[in-house]
Amino acid sequence: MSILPRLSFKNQAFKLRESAILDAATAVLSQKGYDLMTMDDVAGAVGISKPSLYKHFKSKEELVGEALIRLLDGALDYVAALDPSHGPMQKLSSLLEWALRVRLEGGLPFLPSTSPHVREMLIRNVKYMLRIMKLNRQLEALVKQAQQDGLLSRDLPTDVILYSYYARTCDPAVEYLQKYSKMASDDIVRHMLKVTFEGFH
Amino acid sequence: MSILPRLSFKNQAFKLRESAILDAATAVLSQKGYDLMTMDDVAGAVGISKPSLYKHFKSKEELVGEALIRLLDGALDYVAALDPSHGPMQKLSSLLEWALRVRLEGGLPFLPSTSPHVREMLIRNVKYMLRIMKLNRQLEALVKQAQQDGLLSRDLPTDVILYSYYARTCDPAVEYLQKYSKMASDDIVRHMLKVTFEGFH
DNA sequence: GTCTATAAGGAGATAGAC
DNA sequence: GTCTATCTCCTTATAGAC
Repeated sequence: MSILPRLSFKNQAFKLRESAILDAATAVLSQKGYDLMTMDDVAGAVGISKPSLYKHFKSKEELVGEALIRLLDGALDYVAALDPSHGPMQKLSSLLEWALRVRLEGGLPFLPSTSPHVREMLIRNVKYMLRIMKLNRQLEALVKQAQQDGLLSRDLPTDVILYSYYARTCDPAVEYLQKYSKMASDDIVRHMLKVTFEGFH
Repeated sequence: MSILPRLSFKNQAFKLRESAILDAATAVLSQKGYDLMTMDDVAGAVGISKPSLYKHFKSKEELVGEALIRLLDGALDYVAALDPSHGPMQKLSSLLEWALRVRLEGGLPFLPSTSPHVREMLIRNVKYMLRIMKLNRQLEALVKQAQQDGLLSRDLPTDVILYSYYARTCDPAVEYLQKYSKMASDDIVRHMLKVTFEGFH
């Protein structure tokens, strides 16, 4: 497409490195969380120096924001690719399963942090907020539809179900089952889905 | 009791100040989390200087450990005071309600952090671990009994129920409902209990 | 025991050579 | 664009006067 293939090449290499940086940031972030993740960690994991890192992302906040945006894009893509013939419950269950598997494979949880600093930082991030709001609209619609169909409790406010649904994507029980019970990923996912929708009964 | 009332007085004042420090640490901790809480924050909240703070607690880790130990002692006292005529389900529900109310009133959640640093610090803390293990034994017994009685699902491993129960005590949905839905504390507690035991259906 | 002042070290961000 | 070396600020923790 471009008249300048050399530039295109450079651009491709640049994008590749950027992607590698985001992979590294994602891995470090999922292990240590925002506050304990250092830019040295990320640079070291990619195998570049810190100033090179800053050529790609002008601050720690921007780097983390981009990593989370990529995660949300994955979720939005997943939702868009869901079988339209499925009902709202199947879709909600399917997305939660996807989010849990992403985490179990070393990725990030949605709602990555309850830390006020991180939350405030993300609220200031327009690109991030656009995606969050888009995802939220779609999920809210699914929950409301499921409630109308009588598949989800109509006694519970939609907000309660929606926020609790988000909370399940970052439920610490997942890590505990993985770490202390040595449970296989498939079993963790299965049990978490059951607990989410059916509770303990 | 003491032959030296003056010493006893001093001791009482010392204990009082210690308690005030723990109150302040609890408040800051619940707002900012461990990593972002500074000793200056705590000293400022109590109205003393940082070196005075260090006369009471020799490190940040010890201070936070003691705050969490006090929380666990509260939980253990609560469990010990539960009506013995109640069944395991009532006891589990009652304790979860207590934990949620503590949080809603500005206290700390159990499982205060999934941060590896904090977790490791607490695992090294013998006093803390003794209480955690005691509480865990009692809760595990309640869950197992409820499962035997057919009140909790026997399809779910005990671990899944137990870890998910812990997770509900620090469920971020609570903060979201408080912050964004402006929901009253009583309603939050009621809905969270329902979601925990009955799921979304 | 309480304070003022400060040491020691970590981490985000950058200057400037190549 | 990449690196080495450095700046600057913040935070834990303490020395030493009162």
